[in-house]
Amino acid sequence: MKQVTINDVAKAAGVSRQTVSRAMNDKGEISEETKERVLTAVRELGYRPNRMAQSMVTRRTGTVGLVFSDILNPFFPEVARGVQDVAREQEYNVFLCNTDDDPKVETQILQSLVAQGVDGIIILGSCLGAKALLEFADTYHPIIMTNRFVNHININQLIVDNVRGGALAAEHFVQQGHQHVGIITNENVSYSRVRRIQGFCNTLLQYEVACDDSVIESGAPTLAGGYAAAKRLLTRQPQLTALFAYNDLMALGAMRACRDMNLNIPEQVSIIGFDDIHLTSIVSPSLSSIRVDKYMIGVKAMTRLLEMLARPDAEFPWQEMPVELVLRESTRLVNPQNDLKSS
Amino acid sequence: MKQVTINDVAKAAGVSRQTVSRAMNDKGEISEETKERVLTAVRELGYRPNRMAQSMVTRRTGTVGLVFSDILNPFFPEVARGVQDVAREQEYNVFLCNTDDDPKVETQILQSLVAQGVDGIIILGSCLGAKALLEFADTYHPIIMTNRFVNHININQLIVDNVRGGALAAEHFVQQGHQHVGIITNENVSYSRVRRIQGFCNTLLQYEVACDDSVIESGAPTLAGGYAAAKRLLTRQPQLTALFAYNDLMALGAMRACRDMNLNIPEQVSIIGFDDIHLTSIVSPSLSSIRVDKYMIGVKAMTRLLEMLARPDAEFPWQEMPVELVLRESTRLVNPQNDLKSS
DNA sequence: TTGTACGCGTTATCAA
DNA sequence: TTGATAACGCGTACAA
Repeated sequence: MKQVTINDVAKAAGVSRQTVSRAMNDKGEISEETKERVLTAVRELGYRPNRMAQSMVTRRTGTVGLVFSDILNPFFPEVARGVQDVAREQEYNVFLCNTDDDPKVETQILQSLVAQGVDGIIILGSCLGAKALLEFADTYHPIIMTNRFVNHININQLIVDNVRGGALAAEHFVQQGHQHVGIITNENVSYSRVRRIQGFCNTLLQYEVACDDSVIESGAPTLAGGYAAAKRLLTRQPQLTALFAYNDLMALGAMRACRDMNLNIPEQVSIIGFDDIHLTSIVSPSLSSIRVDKYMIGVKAMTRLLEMLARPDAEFPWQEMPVELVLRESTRLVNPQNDLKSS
Repeated sequence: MKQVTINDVAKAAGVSRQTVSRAMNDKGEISEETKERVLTAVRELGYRPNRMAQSMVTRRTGTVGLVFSDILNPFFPEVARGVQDVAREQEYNVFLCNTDDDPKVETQILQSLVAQGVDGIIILGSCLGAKALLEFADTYHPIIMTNRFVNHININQLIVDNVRGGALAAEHFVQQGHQHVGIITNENVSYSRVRRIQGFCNTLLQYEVACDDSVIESGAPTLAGGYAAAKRLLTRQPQLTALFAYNDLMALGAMRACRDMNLNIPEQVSIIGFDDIHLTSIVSPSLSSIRVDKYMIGVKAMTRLLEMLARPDAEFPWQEMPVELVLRESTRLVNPQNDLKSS
């Protein structure tokens, strides 16, 4: 039950602690012979250095914090998986924290992580204001943020190409001849909410399709939120034939709303989501969506965090994640309406 | 950017370090007067105790490890949410770790968590052998394990009523008049795999419905695994009219396999899954499943872990999680075949 | 190449 | 009520 310490190894190998430390950390000059003898003792005793003690002197804990709104949204586990896989390779452990999109909770979590001594923090879509984030960044380094542009030397950004995502969805709807298009979006006015709508609406307007507040409905970024928002929107604007959702969960909620309202997908209403979580291809009809490589977001975020840790004074450029439209059954591939109109 | 230490505070307040410690931790006798003086200095200097140094001597880190096979299986995020919510309340932070059902990885993760100094570990469905687990428990306390019965003073169990879950599924199939029933299960012969099949088969046999290895097919406990296993099984045993899956992901995979094989659900094949993850009610046809309160598993696990931490010498009984059959569209609610037979 | 001695920031022990 | 001193386990100058 007692922990094996470096002293036990030293005694067992008949050397001093220092020699053990050298053998383990592979630095400093040490003879192959003694090194091997030490490592054998290490294995036999099952010795693992005590991280707390190491942290004490190295000022590194080998831990990072991963902060996001809700682990129940499948988007985040996919990103988390990327973060964790990179972390494990470098023997880092990851704290996962839910903010529930509550600024107070997020603030508390960040404080808790700092107190915990994490070496770095990754925030996926913060819900804090720019001022709060800048203040935080003044006291902490390094920070990775996705889908948020906060200009600070201690923060490195990883931005999904939200504008293009919105544009791709709009272009498809236009090509399919939709004239009445609606948006189901996040009630929290986040960076990505703004960009996605911006890309979507601007493109629609280019093609002279209307896009104003009257065809936008907001809700929680969840199944239930999407369901309720879609129901409100489709009741208010029954002429809509296409919906662009803030994320896939909201899109799936919207699909259920359509079913409950006896609206066929895609015959009567086409739907495009965002994120392309696994669910999209499982449901029936399957959901068209804007794909982002979520695992890669995690990989890139954690990799960059490690780089920042390795070179604390270096400056790193922000990175962009490309998007791609994946068409499935929730959108029409051909459009008879369009044919009729053009004839 | 330099850290304020307890010594700075001591100097500023004109007292010893020990007095500062007493003032902060609210224990030991200390005069109101000096306490206030110290706390003022603390505020002025912005002093925050260094958790690593605290951990060094208190042997508590305020962290726990949560270990499971794969965060991409929605079952685990739901449990994790319960763990995290309880943890946050008590100012604990949680490490989440994926083992990918690989014993080597799990071993490495456990070692890593121990080295990290976590105060306790929760393992959801370990893939390690009993011997390895007992050995580990000899060196670590406290451990919570779900769906695994390893008798050790340092381990507390939380067991899902797998046998009853299997029995419920079998009873339903029998009531619906199914005579040819198959099983899609986990290729890893886990505790829950054995129990679920046991409950299922024993019940079938009671009603004189066949249940042997010929109607069991294994695969990875994932969508793809379920898909492949179902395809193999239904090809080999085309007479089957009902499938019981190890978990919902496998069941969903099986549903897709049926679709690809032009088998209607539930008319030609009924399917029951296990876990009742959110997905079950989103897909179409929706999936009948054995429900477990996943969030509550997390809550109970973390709560018990805290109890064990508070009373290290106390013995705690194992706990059982009830299950319940939730019928949806993937199973027939009435069975014409049965009516015909009984007439 | 190896060992000695000290410091990291905190709490615990005991004496004052 | 307070303060000096000793841990906690490890890394690292510096000396041998």
